[in-house]
Amino acid sequence: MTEMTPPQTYDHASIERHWQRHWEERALYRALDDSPKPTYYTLEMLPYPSGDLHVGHAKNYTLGDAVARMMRMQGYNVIHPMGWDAFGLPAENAAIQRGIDPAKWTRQNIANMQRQLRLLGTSYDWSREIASCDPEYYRWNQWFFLKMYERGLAYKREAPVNWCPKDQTVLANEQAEGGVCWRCGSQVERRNLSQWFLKITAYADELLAGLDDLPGWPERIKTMQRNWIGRSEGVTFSFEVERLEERIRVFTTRPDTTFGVTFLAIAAEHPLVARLLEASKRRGEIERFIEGVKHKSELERTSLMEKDGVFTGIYAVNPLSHERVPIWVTNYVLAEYGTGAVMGVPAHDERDFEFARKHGLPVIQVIVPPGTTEAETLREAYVGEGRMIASGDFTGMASKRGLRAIGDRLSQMGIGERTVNYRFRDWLLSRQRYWGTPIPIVYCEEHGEQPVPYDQLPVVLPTNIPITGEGSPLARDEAFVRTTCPICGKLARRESDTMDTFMDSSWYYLRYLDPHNATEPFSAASAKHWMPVDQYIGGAEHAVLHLLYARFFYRVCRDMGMVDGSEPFTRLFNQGTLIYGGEKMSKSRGNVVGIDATVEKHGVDAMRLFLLAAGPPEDVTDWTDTGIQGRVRFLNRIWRLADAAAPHLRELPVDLVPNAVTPQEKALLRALHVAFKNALDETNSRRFHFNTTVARLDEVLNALTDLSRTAGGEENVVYLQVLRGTMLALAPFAPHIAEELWQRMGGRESVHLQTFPQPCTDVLALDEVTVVIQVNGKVRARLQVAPRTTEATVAALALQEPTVQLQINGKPVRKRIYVPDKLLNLVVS
RNA sequence: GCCCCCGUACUCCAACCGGUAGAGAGAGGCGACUUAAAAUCGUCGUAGUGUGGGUUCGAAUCCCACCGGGGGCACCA
Repeated sequence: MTEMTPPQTYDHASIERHWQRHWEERALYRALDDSPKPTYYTLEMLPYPSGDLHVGHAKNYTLGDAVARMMRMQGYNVIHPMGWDAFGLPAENAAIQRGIDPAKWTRQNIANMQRQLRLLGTSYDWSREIASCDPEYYRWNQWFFLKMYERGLAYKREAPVNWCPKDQTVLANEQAEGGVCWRCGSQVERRNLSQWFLKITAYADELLAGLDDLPGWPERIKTMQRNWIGRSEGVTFSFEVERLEERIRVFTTRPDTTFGVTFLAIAAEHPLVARLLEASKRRGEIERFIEGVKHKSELERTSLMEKDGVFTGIYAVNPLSHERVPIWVTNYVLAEYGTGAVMGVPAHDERDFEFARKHGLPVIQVIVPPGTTEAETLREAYVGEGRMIASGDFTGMASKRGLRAIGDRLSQMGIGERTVNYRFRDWLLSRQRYWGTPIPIVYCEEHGEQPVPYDQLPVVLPTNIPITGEGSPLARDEAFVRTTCPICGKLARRESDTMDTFMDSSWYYLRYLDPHNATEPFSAASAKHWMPVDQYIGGAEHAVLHLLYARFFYRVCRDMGMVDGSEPFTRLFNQGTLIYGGEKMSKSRGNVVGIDATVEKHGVDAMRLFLLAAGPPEDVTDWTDTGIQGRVRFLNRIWRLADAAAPHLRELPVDLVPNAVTPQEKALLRALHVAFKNALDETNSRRFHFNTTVARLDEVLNALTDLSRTAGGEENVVYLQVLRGTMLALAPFAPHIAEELWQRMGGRESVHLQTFPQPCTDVLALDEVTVVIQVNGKVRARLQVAPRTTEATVAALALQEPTVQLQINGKPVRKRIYVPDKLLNLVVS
């Protein structure tokens, strides 16, 4: 694409460089721990240092920076920190593929991204910067892990996972799509491995209920968390297995359908399967089925596969109806949820219906829809409420009541109880990866699993060890693994798994508050002073990952007495992505517009303004090459006017209040105050639609341009003071040019240390308003009247209008609707 | 399949509580300046708000249905 770039009226490159250095030297954006001002904590999500920023990233940081600057200019002691989510797979992959040391690769990327963030003119307090791969950071991951271990919140157990036999490592579900390892293409297995977990489910109810206390969060994020937690209430009870001294426990949310059970379905991994196999005559068939099921990943098993199963030849007994029901091993019952076994009620459950139809199992209807009495042949499962039939003592009861009554009966019989189940599982923390936080546990032959004593932290991740991509580099590193038992001092082995990197991002916002603390992760006093985060800004992709983990972690901190309150993030703002050429901007799509080239060409102020002006920040916005030129043009125009007027402004007292006299002067002054009001409203409502603020600034500039051409333009006090005020309004959004011009106008302190002006109601007030006159809802005339003119006066004036008279045509006015300063509607028959 | 959000001018978007559909930008047309072009300055806006119904004095805005786009959930018993 050929493009014409408007020549620069001002030297953006040297101005931007100059002020960035100046602000840095003056520590202008340092958050003070002992300031009497009210605090405001605004934060963008911890970025992964992937190497190069593009303008899509800049959209996020520009918004966050505008918020920080607006709040600072409103008198808040703003903390606006930045750091690095520096552990993780890409660094390790760089090592495997290109032989680069992960630490070096990461440090280089951090250096470059930090440079780029500075280039954006962001107002971070860099003295609080953290990097999670720094031992002084991750030692506190280990510290938290040990604290959780003490509290029983960190535990090791065997769990089924995706395992790649070639790479010798666990894979997350999304890295094993289609049952194939994303790196080597091997078929992954489901394997039971001993893994470390954090007991997030201990907080399940609280994490769910707490969402109701977050009015500042987008509804869709809360919905996603609710879905993910997946709380469900029901009853767990037992079926006796015939001929065996065994019971099968099932969980159901619909105990009212218990009389409709025609089979029991158990997961292939159910602990009782082994026992059933022994007793079964169909052993070979069952084993073959289970083998087939086990090779499928969870993804395939949950969404893609047809329901299937095999009859064990063994029966159980329905404790209420005493009917014999066949026990089937199936592929659709999840071992990890509830009890790993369900009662099959084809008549009232869609999945059971499908299964029963395929395998010719009977369908017994025990609930009829309201208004009907007879069972009929069901074409599909009836899952609604209704009246109970064929249900022993419960027949005739409303199913809703029956649900409680049967629950009560089962518990009276001593075979069941009400239970709550959650869809989400404990957080699997272990990773068989090198580039992460070592889990601080050692294994002693005599004393088993032992936590590393606190005074031996951090367990340092060794550097300069071979990383081949096969197996765990740490497990192979004898110097790391060989250690001594904290109890007996004999030879012991270290845990060689590292922690999921979501551990790092679960509490980083607390470390910013006290980043150099060498004795604890952060002081209680610093948390009390700054927390919670007032405004959190980031994409929606972390809805159920980071945002859920962090809420869990914060509650653990609360229970350890380290923080007050339960929620770390009061308000959450999800910004939308940036697209270019119809697609999301990303390296893999090859449609990246880089920061460096854009800033060099157009200047960062123009880029910031464009990103804000392009549309509401929560929407997807389009990057256009012509759009940014419009912002360059805008800044050039401002520059020309302000630079020419600067000598006059230096003579003009800053606090001189302009006194408008001509309508043109009033309009200009009003335009400026409308812009002030808009910027404040958009900030303080947390709507952040600064696209409208930029439009208001455009209007100010247009009005300035008008006046600059009239006689004595540059001597005009209103004109001059509006120019000065424009710099204040521009400062949060285009900080460099605003500072430069502010200084040229004689500003002594930084423009960013000024108070954002309050709009003046007198200036905002209009001398005249337009009242629309409607007849039967159609606009027939417009009247210019003084504000707050009474209905009677407006009506009298309206009736004198010829067009109005024509429409009324002598008919009586049945109804008059008057909206002061806006509209008068005359209704005639 | 279920749930949520969004459809406004050639394009991106404004209109926040139901009250004049247009603030702003981009692109484009015309004009001025220029030997010419760029830049600059001036100037130009009929789209009735995806479609069809409804409520109302009045609907982009509220309700219903449908169409299109985006997102979430989808064997969790």
